[in-house]
Amino acid sequence: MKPLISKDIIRGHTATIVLNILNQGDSYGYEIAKRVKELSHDDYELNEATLYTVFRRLEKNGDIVGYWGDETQGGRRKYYQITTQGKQTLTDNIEAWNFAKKVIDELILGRINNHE
Amino acid sequence: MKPLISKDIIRGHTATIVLNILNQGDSYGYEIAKRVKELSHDDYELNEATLYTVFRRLEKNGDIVGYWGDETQGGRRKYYQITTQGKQTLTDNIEAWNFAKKVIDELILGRINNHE
DNA sequence: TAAATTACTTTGACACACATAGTAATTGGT
DNA sequence: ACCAATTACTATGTGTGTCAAAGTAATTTA
Repeated sequence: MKPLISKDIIRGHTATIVLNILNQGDSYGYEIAKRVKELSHDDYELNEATLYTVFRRLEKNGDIVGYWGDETQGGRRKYYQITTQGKQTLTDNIEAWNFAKKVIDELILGRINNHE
Repeated sequence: MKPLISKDIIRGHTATIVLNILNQGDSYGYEIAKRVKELSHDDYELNEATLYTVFRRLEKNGDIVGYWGDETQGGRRKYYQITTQGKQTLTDNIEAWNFAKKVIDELILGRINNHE
């Protein structure tokens, strides 16, 4: 059986996931949620409440800016755009992730005798 | 500058780290803390309170068992031993980690994909 | 004999993800 | 035309793992 991604393991990555998607173009909540499901090949689904919490946190922090879509046709959609600062945050977070992967590997994958 | 490992990113891995070290032989808090520092090449230090919290959680869960060392000579030391169940938990957690790495990579190292 | 180190414990705070519930418009099937 | 499902966003409250801070106490070192 395929292991699940626990909330403790995903913690700290949701903002980066959202920033990465917005880095490829403006988008809104529902679309991002679907994109996450798709990108992960159905292995992960971003919880709605989490997603909107992330929006608020990122916007407050200046990493994204939100704007309402044209409401005259179709339902309301709140779009988000990544800022210059958000792009930097994304870069930093990716670097932190690659670093953390290396360290965690050293710590939980026993002793593999490789010195770089 | 070297990125740090945030508490949000390490979350969910400390138990696995401890289990992995105990899987190589019984040990106690202070020694494990030093081993973590050493294994990570000083890139990560397990907080004391976290470590002892992890002990309690793992013991309650049957993954480890504790016993007091010989106190007649030297200071008190509480040793922990990994159980058969703990070894299974370790295996499961490692599998979950390798799986999560793959999924998170897909989500945050998103190559520029064309959408259909 | 004072300082540093070893070694374990307790308490309380915080941040993030999440469950749950709610509002409201649009789309699809019959 | 109607009802269900889907789309889309918001608000509130909860749980848990990590951590800071402080405490206790023995041992080692200078």
